[in-house]
Amino acid sequence: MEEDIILEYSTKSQYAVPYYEIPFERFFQFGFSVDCVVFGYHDSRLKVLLIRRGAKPYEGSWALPGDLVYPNEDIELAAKRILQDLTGVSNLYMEQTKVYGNVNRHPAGRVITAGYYALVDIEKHDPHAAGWAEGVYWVDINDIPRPLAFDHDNIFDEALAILQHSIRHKPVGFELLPEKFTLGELQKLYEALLNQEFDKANFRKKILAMNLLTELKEVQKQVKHRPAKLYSFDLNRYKELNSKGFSFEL
Amino acid sequence: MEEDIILEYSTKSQYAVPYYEIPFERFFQFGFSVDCVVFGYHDSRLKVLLIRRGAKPYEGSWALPGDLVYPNEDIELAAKRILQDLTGVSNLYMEQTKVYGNVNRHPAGRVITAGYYALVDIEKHDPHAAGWAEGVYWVDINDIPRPLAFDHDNIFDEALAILQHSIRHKPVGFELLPEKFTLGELQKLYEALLNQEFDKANFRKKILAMNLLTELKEVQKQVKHRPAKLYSFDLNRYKELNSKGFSFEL
DNA sequence: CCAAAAGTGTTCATTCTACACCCATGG
DNA sequence: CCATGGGTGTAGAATGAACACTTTTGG
Repeated sequence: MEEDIILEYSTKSQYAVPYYEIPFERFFQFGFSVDCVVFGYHDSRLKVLLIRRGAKPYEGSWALPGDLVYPNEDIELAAKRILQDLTGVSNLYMEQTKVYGNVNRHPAGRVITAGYYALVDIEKHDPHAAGWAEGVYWVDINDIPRPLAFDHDNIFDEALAILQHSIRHKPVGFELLPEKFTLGELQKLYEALLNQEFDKANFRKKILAMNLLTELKEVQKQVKHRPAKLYSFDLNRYKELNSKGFSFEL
Repeated sequence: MEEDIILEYSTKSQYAVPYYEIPFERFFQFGFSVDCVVFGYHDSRLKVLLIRRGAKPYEGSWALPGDLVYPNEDIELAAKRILQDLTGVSNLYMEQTKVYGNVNRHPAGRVITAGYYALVDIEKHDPHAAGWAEGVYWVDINDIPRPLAFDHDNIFDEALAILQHSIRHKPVGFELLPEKFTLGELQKLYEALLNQEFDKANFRKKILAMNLLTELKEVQKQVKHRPAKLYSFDLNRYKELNSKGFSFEL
């Protein structure tokens, strides 16, 4: 092992005490929560799940769904739990965004929160979850009732930015669509998420050239124009290509 | 505001109790820490700062520098404090990677940690920090003494992957170089970070075409070949271009 | 003179962009 | 027949890859 340069470790700051000499109770005072930005897509519109809070603090405010993590619960599982409770679906596409840890972000105490974003096919999930007092709503992302509770405006904005980046670099868009979709639907999804128009011919060529879509022997029914072919996303093929250095772009 | 679909919020899981009815103490039991993956670049090699632990747990093991966050300390500031203590430099380029929150990742209790990666110009920072018992070492990233303490192998691997992604999509490479650098040095940096060779002519054309570098009226001295022009990165220009939709690639 | 790295130009292939055009369906 | 969106081809521009060549320095 190379060790060209050796420094000494210092703790010059006001807090300069090695933690193992500090009483346990002084540090183990944090609460930890998870906040989920659940995106869905319907009718050429990107939506997000918001709840209306029925309890203090921020009672009556709009907020992202979230919950405190239990001391014996992995945070990944806490996020899955919240999503399952909200949507009834357990295997959503889900990814961490960032951690938010300002001292005063939560009035009840020191609560650090991890943001997650998740993608749902709105058609597919069961809207009949029940049990908690307050309702959950799909809200158009251009119509968020700001300000949201806590620092949720910020958490939402960053999640959206991360989604917009991911959608160009990873094949996550398909998570928002039904199993079977047309290229036109896919294009509209991209246009809605990125606020940008694409040339139909070029969009098709690009997406088909990646070889990630399976052309089904099926077409649209009962449309008053030429029926479009249906495609499905081939996740296994993506994994295979990806391991060989392929990377999804646009 | 659109509210097409209304769900009920439920908490079906084993934990199904709204948190505001639960005793404060049950939730506020977490410790929170920050672990830093500090990258430096020297002699065409990418290095990372590791410490050797002088206290339990994992006494004697190699680890990433990190520390518990104080209950009255913002996590961003905790990361800055650690970096300042380690390197003597306060305004390093720094970014969050992920949160690690498995129940058993820390033997002393439930500690959740936020990963940060930081970039340092090795030449510039003061290596005479002092105060703590143990040494800090620059270690070649191909020569990490695994396993590291805790889940630090994992934290490091993910930070490296994130750096390798960032370097292609954001102008962060310059943070690892001195203020003034040659295009050859820049190319070697990219080659070291990405394990990939670039064609000299094409690399130059691409990077210069972005218009982010200021050509200085200065050249290398005392080299036994044709002296190269020195350049500096123009951050303001980048911000300006970026706000107009430009995006750094490769 | 030589070695070593800086720095530039050209060619050819690939990909991107814009746009025109035809096709299948319901009404 | 029309309107609507599906589906394809092509020309020209822009970009990228490969490679050859010239330049400037120290020794």
